[in-house]
Amino acid sequence: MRLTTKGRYAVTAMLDLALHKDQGPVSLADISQRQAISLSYLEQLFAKLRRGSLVSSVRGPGGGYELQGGSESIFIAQIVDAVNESLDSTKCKGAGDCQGGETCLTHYLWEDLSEQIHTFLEGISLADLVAKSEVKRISEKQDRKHLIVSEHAEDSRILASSI
Amino acid sequence: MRLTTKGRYAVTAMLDLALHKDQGPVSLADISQRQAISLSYLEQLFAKLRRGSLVSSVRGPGGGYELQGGSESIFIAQIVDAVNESLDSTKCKGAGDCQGGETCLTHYLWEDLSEQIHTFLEGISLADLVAKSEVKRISEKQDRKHLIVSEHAEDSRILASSI
DNA sequence: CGAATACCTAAGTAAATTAGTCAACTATAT
DNA sequence: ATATAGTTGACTAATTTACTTAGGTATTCG
Repeated sequence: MRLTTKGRYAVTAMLDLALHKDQGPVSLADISQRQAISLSYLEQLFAKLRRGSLVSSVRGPGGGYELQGGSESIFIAQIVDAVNESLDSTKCKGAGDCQGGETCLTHYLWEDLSEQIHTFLEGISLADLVAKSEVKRISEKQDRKHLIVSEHAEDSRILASSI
Repeated sequence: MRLTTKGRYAVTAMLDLALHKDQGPVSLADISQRQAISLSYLEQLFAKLRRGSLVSSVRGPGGGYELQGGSESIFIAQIVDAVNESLDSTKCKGAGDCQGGETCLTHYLWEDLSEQIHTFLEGISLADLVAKSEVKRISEKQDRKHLIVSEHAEDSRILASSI
């Protein structure tokens, strides 16, 4: 599990898609403008997102990208994984460095920590974040009528508690 | 909050320190060998860790680094922060791009997510991980007598449940 | 056709990592 | 005391990897 700007951009872009899903396909040019991400970079990110079956594309004028499956079934962990596609992760694969020594122990501990964060992000869907943005928008208007708490955040106590 | 290999190296090294704290100061050369991290890189990382008051140094023969304060009071988040020293984090500081538009919204959402992970890692101390490694070592020996659950993991349900 | 768009490949820039040098400090041996 | 060796501390440079930008080709719609 790696958490870099690349993943942030991917999540941001996917969130933009989720926020505009009622407008049909969303062009990368639109996302580029709204989210201040270069078009070229978006293209590269979406190539990976498409390979990961998270989005589908429509070519030609009026085309763009759409979420594949609802925003409730797309989780942050999937997005981050799709653009990072880390195949190595643990250093000790074939090398003779790591024959059950302490190196493997610390590697294991980090991997485990990483896995826990992964589990955490597996519990948060795009829909959760959209709902949260609704809460924020409403609270900013001082018109706090609906307090939306997504049912998909159930296994994520931290998110729920911060809403 | 950024989670990269740099942070992993730092945590790994600090863990090594924690695992050998009864031997007096630990030299970077030892850590370099055990954890397969280049000595130069360790020096750079420990310069930051020292600046962050997470370790103290002893020069001369037999010298090395020691944890400053017990492993119970050093948390993963501190280590990652010390070596990353991310000052920018949000893109929209002075630029006119981000006047309350959607850009700021998605930035906000990511920052919030990031903050939650930070909170999570603030709840995990080096001692927690060491305890966990004890559990693993014991379970590997199929001699599971002591099941150590650190009291410092209390606010981290995920870690506790995975032990 | 021509414009809007996805899709692809390469090049450039920034950051992480490794490598190396030299100085300062301190325990130990001489 | 003095030398010697192990060690941190503070740099600079080279290399590798991650990120960003640039330019092109293919597809679809009006």
